[in-house]
Amino acid sequence: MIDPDILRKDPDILRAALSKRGAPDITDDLIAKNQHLRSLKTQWQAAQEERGQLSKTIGAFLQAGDTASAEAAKARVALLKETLDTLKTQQDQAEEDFQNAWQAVPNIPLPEIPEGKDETDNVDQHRWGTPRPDQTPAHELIADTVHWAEYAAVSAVRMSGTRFVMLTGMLARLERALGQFMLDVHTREHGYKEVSPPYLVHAHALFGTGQLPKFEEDQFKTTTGHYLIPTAEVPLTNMVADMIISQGLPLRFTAHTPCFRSEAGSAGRDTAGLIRLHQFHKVELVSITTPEEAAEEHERMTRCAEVILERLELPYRRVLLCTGDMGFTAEKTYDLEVWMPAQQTYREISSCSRFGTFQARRMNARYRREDTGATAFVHTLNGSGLAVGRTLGALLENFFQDSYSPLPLPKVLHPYMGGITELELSPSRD
RNA sequence: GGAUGGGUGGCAGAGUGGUCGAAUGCGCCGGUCUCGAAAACCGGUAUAGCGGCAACGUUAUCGUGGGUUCAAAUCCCACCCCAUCCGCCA
Repeated sequence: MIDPDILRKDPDILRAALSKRGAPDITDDLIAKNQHLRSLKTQWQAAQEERGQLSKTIGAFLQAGDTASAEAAKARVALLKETLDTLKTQQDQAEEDFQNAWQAVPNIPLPEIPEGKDETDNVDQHRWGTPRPDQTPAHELIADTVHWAEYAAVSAVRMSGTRFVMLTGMLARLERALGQFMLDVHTREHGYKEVSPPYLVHAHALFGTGQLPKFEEDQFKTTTGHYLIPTAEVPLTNMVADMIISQGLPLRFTAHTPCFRSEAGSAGRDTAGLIRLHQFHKVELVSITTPEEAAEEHERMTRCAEVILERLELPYRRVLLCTGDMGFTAEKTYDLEVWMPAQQTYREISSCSRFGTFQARRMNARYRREDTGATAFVHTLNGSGLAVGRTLGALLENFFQDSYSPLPLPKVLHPYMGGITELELSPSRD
């Protein structure tokens, strides 16, 4: 969430931000709710004060043995109590109203974010590699010709339902190789600390990163009340929740985890292949830094993800998301889109965002400034480096030769494949 | 799953009904001392509302919510979370 002070100091900034995002302008409503709350709070505190004073005199009267005065004061407090109860009820209601409204306010886009309605208004930053112009079979069809894949896919659906897949043999190994490769590059070359986090978290952790309460229906919840993490962003960022970091910023964390998403509302979209699943693997990057360093860290993090695509020889482009396509919690986002030859289009494979203090405020993550010694909210960032399943799909399509030739693998993966350099395709599917 | 203990300021940790926003220690900031540092000593060190240009003043906040009471960190109830032991288990 953003700083509520903005309502009193610069409501026009909020107004402009909502307008840029194409959201309804609820600024005046928020200001009214906030004023109402503060006014009630003041009244309640004044009544509290009065009661406190009276109570003290009662104690004094009783000690002095002046029972009559004590009783008189007691009667006055009894009267006050009704006022107090009413005010408290009103204040609680006002607090809830304001908080509910305030938590639903999206982050303020940075000034450089292009205004736009949807993904068609995103702005190309740069492209890398040469997209192959010929249309290949879709990656799920290529996968079918690799070792029992179809059999496995059918099994997965049978036991878990749609949007689940099972990889076997060389495909399973390739997925593992991709995850290991990404993790190794980020930990050895990019300075990220490897983390093996919990996959089940409490609600407040999801609140901290912004998935709750607004996106409850996108999450899987267990019978114990835990939530399955939709991304490692949740546990990695929450590592600094309720903390005051006194040194060592920036903190950089990476983890290779499964991610679970209910994909509510996406019925019928991307139903085939590895693009949109209830469960997928992802290597996540998270940085905790200062306001001064956040911009540079964002560029650095995005480069860390791009390096993976380049080493894997996968053509991609970087786009700057416009206000309409940017997530609720972000103030700036780059998407990396990989070339998918079967569809002859670029598809999202990584998303790298800055959040300013939006998440830090929600999870109370602070640091101590070296210059002033004061505490301030940290800035948080995260990015995918990369989505492993989608990378696997992109790799199959981009490296596909023809139905009768082995599919070569990018050189960097050879060591991770135990020296295997290509995948045998068996169109006959014995 | 069974049993017990516990959630207090940056941290540790006192505090079982009023004068407690809260002892003490540590950490941190400022100062004295010193050529400088350490030590020692002195002072400061949470968040929010309201008032004030400000210094500051004032009120509220001791896991969350409810209750008892003139008065709650302190008593009662519910919930959440944490820890330890036992059982079970990869």
